[in-house]
Amino acid sequence: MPRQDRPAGYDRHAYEPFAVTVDLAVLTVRDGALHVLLVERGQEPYTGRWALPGGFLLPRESAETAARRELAEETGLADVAGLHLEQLRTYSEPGRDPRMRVVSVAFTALLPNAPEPRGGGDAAQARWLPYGTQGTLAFDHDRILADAHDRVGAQLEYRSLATAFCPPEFTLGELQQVYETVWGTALDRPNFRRKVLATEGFVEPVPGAARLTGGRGKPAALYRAGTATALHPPLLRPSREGRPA
Amino acid sequence: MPRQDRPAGYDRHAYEPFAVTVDLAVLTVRDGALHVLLVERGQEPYTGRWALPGGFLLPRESAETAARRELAEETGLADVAGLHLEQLRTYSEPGRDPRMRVVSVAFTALLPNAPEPRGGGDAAQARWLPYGTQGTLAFDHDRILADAHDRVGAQLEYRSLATAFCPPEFTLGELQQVYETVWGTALDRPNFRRKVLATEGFVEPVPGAARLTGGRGKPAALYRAGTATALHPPLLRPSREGRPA
DNA sequence: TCAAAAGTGTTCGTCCTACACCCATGA
DNA sequence: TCATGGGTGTAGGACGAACACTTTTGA
Repeated sequence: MPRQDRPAGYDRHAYEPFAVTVDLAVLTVRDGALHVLLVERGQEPYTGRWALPGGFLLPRESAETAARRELAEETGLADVAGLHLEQLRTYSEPGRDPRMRVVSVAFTALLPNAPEPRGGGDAAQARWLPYGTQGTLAFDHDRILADAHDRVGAQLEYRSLATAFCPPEFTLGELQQVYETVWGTALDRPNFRRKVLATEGFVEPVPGAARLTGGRGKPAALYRAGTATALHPPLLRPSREGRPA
Repeated sequence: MPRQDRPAGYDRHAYEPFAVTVDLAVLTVRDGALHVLLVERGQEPYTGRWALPGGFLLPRESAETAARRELAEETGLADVAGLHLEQLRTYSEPGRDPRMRVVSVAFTALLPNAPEPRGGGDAAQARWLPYGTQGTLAFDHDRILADAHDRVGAQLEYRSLATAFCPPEFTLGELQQVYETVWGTALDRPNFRRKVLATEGFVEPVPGAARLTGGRGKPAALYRAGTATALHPPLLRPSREGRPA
């Protein structure tokens, strides 16, 4: 908050020229692999490098609004059903942009379906890249992306985030694949199923509906995301002795 | 990140006059009650109202640096041993400040000992108030404070945050009081003790040391904060509804 | 009839809760 | 010797990991 109680110092402090931007770590699960939505820079600095989509706040919009707008402008992903947008943290180190002072509010955005991006707006092109194959990103976006991955992995344990990676109706196998993909570990199917169903408000069955997955095997029952946002009890990831990621 | 790839639009977007501030939700446990550090505003708007300490970013400092500086300037709490500072989230809604566009990076700060604040700097006065008795704060600080409380309560479950409320050497009874105070629930002492000691890296014993607490009773063994930042297994809070504690 | 994927059952150990009990100290 | 707070022990139930087994589909 502004310290109005700054008798003489007020003007000295208040109007330093800060540029405020948003950056988005947009993640989806596609073909059993985690993918990130990246845009190719067409301008200096970092020309030709991959970067997270994002851009400047307009005078009368919040960071959340700016994030949705930039996502639509730069990648064509507008009004995606089930887009889950959440603040990650704000990056404000001086020098993170070589040209000027930029404070950036970073978001994680989770999507089902991975629609192909349009690469429009300010970005030269936009593409889904498998997480880990993106090389070195522009600015401090490597760190932002890593922070986003850590956060999402941790939040799968105690929040009903995983459904944001799934279409409106999904099978428990698909939900399990989200966990296995983000965590990079295999889970026991019978136990996963029981835990999910025992967690109130996580998923709710779609009566009578079933879908064939993978072409073979028994059709799987379909579920919708429930109303709960927190998971009780949490769905803890398998213990790698003593210490987690 | 700035979209430099904004051929004509760059100047239109980049230099909107955003003021960037930090706000701090500084919490401590004192006499078995959670307290918040607040400053009284001496200027319009919200003159005389309590507000979270905070202020503008200087041109060459990060939000984290600004947070420490403002804490020292406005409350005299400089270089407090064991200060735990962590980003909460960023508040950017237009209109959250009646005079101009202000984007604020909010932090939670946890302290042991509750040293008396000096009320200097820009603030008319600074005081610890018991959480819940602070009335309506200036700006959107009510919401920031509520978000901070929620976050801290949740993080006590799976992070070793609680030690940040304790002095360098503390008893398990003091640590338990932190949990009970923040969560507002009583915990079973024998079980609490076993869980804490079973969680690797949470606390480590100070050999031979003991301290009398409350004037009576058996002197309690002393512990130091361990090296772990995450808690495995987590120390889940008792039953919200339906789930046995 | 086989492979593949969904779904159920069961065992067995671990952890957790609740509560009883002992210890050390000041008054 | 009592009140107070620290600390240990333990029985019983809940939970979870591991894995055997059944079901339903396409080829």
